[in-house]
Amino acid sequence: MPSGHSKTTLQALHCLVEHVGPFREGEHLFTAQEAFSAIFAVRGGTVKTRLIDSLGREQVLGFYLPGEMVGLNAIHPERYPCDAIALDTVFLCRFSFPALATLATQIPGIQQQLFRMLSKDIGAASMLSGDFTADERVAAFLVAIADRYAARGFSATAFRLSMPRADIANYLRLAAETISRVLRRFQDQGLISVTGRDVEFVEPAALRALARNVLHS
Amino acid sequence: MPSGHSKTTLQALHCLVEHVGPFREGEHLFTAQEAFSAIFAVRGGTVKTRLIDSLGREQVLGFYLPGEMVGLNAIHPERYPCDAIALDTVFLCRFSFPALATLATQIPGIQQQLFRMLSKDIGAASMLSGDFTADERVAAFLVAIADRYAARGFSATAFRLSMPRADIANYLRLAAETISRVLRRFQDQGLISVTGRDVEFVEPAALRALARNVLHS
DNA sequence: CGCCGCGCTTGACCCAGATCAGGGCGTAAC
DNA sequence: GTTACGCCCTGATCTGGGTCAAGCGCGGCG
Repeated sequence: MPSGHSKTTLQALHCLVEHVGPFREGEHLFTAQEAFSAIFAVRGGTVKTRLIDSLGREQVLGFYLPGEMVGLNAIHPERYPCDAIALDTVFLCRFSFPALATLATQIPGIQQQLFRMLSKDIGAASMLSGDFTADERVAAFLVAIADRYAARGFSATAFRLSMPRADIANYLRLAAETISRVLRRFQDQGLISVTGRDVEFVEPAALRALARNVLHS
Repeated sequence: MPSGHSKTTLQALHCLVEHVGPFREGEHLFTAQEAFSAIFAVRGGTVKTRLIDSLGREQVLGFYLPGEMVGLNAIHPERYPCDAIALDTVFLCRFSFPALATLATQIPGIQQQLFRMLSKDIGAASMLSGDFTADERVAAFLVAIADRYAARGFSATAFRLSMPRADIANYLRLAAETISRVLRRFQDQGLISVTGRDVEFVEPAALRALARNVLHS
């Protein structure tokens, strides 16, 4: 969690946090329908959340990078509404939710932080709900990933995607072939440079312009 | 708010609530970018929330029926991220959010209720993010509306849509013409009966089967 | 009453992106 | 080394739903 809290606050948090991991690629952190008990902060690696629908098709719901929280959407139904799966080697902090909620009643700063995180996720979920072109979606995806890495102190213009094309496609509700073609075209147009999963921004402003409408401008 | 709270809780809530309205069709309850100050419960009428993107196109984000809360997604950015507009004559309860948050630190039940409402909205927002066919979307929309009316004690099989086709279309990311055609086909197939804005379910089970995947099964 | 205007419907055509089919390449197993 | 299997790329074809262009019905108003 970011931003300044008092010493006592941090101590209280330290008591109810638990380091878990490592999880290996493909392992489940939690599974849909499981009883809700805790939320998790990613310390290292990347997590994807997904749902298997009644016909057995996968629906990727989101990706979580180091520093981000997983499991907030389980508060309401009191069960995890999705699977969470490690995309590479993952380390987590586990926060028991009952304990955290109790703490929140005592420390307004914690409550506020929880409210903010929840409210933020509502916005994130609605990002993909618009009717956008494939170009807009892919651009927005790249820009969002870059910004999230940048917020954690990594390069804002070069990074490695930790998920296969198929997962990106599924997340953006496009076909994997379309991801390939769009990335190819972006490269041909001199917007980015792609080598396998490594991406570098060449014309960040142009990418952002494409992404503007999606990122709930 | 539903469910049993103690008498003192209800009294405390009563102090910070304020009845507002009526708003006439087309009037704004709040506007995007406005500073966040309160959340609202719909007492009567229907509210739509929407966004105008940088090119001036409207994006409908949601509809709110009597008994539902509007404005929760403003907590994080501390500004309303959308416009809220009355679709007919609307009456509201206004809850000052700072006061409510303070109350939540004192009464765990309130905090929990807020957490639940926020978490629920995350789920609702992700409903439309899947790649679904027009039929699935329209069926899910009808079923969801019916269920929400039913939860408030109205008929679960017959209701009047309070929004024009264009708003439904925009919300479902379809063209208005497609809404027309799908409703027509559902009627021809004997699933529903439509007269203008009045809808009646003839084969509820079949509709639900169509909607199953969308309603985050 | 008749005119207007808006919301809804219907039909004809078009296009972005899905699907299908095939091929290349890097890594791991043997 | 060879094989095998993922993952990624590329081209050809198909299609669901968008777009365009008319009609239609109904309520409001002069």
